[in-house]
Amino acid sequence: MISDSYTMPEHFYSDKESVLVAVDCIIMGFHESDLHILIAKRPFDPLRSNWSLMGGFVKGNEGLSGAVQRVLYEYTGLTGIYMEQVGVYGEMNRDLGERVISIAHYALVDMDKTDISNAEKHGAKWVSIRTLPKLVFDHNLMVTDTIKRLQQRAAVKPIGFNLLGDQFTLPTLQALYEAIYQEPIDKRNFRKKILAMDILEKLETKDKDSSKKGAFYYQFNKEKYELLIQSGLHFSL
Amino acid sequence: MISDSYTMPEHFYSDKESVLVAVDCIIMGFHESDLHILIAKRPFDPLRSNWSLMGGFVKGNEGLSGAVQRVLYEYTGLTGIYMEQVGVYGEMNRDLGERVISIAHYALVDMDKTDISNAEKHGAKWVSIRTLPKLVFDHNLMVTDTIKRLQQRAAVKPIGFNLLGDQFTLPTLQALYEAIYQEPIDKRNFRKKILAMDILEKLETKDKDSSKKGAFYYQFNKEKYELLIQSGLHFSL
DNA sequence: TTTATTAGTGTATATTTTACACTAATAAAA
DNA sequence: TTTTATTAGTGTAAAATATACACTAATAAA
Repeated sequence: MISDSYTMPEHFYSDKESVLVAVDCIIMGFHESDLHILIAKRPFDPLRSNWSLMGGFVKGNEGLSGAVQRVLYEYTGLTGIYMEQVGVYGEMNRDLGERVISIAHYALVDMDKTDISNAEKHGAKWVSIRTLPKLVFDHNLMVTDTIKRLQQRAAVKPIGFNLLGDQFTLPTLQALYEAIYQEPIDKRNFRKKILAMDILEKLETKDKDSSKKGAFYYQFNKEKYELLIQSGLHFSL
Repeated sequence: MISDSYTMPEHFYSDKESVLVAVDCIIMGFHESDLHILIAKRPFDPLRSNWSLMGGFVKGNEGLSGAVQRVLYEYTGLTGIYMEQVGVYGEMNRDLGERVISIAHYALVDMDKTDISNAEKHGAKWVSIRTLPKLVFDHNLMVTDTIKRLQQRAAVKPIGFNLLGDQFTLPTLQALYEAIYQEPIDKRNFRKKILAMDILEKLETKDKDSSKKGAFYYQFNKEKYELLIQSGLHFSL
C-alpha cells in the first residue's frame, strides 16, 4: 500500500486500500487591474495538452504542504509564498485516468518576481480570471472555490499585499480589491478605511508611470499590523 | 497502486505512489445550552482505546462524500445530514501508524434523532466542546478548525437549525447561537434580527417544559428563506 | 394568593457605512 | 508658454445599522 521507499515503523493498516493523491495549485497574480491565474498544458495523458492548473502527485515520503511547495517552486521558482488550502476534490471519476483525489491550494504571488520560464516549457501562461478557458476535470470548480475563499479571507486578513510588490500606491491597492471583489469601490471611503487601520507606511517617493501627478508609494508594515491586532482590532476592508 | 476491486479504464499513473486516505467526522449536536461532539474510543492500534473522532478509511471504490456519509451512518444511523468539509490534515507522521492523510468534515445533527447505540459499542459518548478531552493525533486541531468554520458559516447561512428539532423556541435558538459564538446575545436585538428576515413560521403551540409562561414554537421555513435570497438579501446574524 | 421564573416587547443613542465634488500636480499637446 | 487632459488626493452630511437598556405577561409552584 505504501511506497517501499518510505518505511514506517509498523504497518497497522495493511488491510486498507490506498489512493493516489495529487495537489493542484491555483497560482494567482495581479496585473493590469485583473487577477490572473497561471495555467499550463497538461503534459501527460489523459487529456494531454488541455489547459490545467499546476499540479503534481504527492510522493510517499512528503507531507502535503511539502508537495504543494514543491509544485509551486517547480513552476515559478518561488519559495516562502502565502498559500492556503481550498479543499479536497475527491469524487469518483473526477479524474479520467485513475481514481485520484486532489487537494487544491491557492498561492498569492507577485507576478513580477515570478519566473515562469520553466512552466512555459509546458505552454504555461497567465490568464485573467475573467477570461479563463475550460480547464481539465474539476479545475474550473477549484478556481471558483478559490475566488470565493480569497474574497472571504482578503476582507479580514492583510493577504492582498502578497499580490503586489513591496511598494505600491493606494490607487493600485484599490484596484486590487476591486479585482478581488469584482465591484467598484469608492476612492475616499477606501482610503479612509485602509489608512485608519494605520498599517501602511507612506514613502516619500512617487510612482510617476501611471499618472501625470504621480501617486505616493506605500508599504505594508507588519509591526504596525501587529500593534493593531494587539489593540484588539483587526484588519477589515 | 489502486485496489483490484475497482477497475479503471486505464492505468495512466502507474508510476505514482498512493497513500492511505481517511475521513474524520466532527459530529456536532446541541444540548443544554452547549455544543457537543461525539467521540469514541479508538478500536484499533495504534493508540487503541484513546479518545478519537469518528473516522474510517476511504475505500478504493467510493467517493469522498460517500465515505463521510458511510461513517456518519455507521455511528449515528443518520442520512441526509448537513455536512461540510473542513480540510485535509496531511503532514508526515500525523498518524503514528502509517502515512495517512485525513479529510475532516463536520456534521450538524439533532441529538434527539441520533442513535449512538452502535457507536456506544466503541465507548462513544457526547461531550461538550467546553470539556473536550485530549483526542488522538491532530483531532483536537480538527475540532478547533471546525468551530471556527461553523462560526463563520452560521453567521451567513441558516445552518444552525440543523442542530435543533423541527420545532424550537426563540430562547432555544438564541441559546444555540450563544453556544456557537460563546458569548451572550441581547434578547431583544436577537429577536428583532431573526424575525426581520421573515424566515421563521410561528406556531400556535408553546413549549411549557423550560418555563412557566411557555415559549411559542417556531419552524424554519425554507420557502420563506428562498424568497429572502431572491429579494437580494441574505441570512445574517 | 403570593412568589419565583422565564417570555415577550420598543425606543433612543452611538456607530458605521454610504454618497458625493472639487482642487492639485504635471506631462503632453497646442 | 499656455492650454488641456489625466489621475491623485481630500471631508462632510445623510442613511443605515448596531447597541444598550427595563418593564409587563403568563403561569406553575409554594
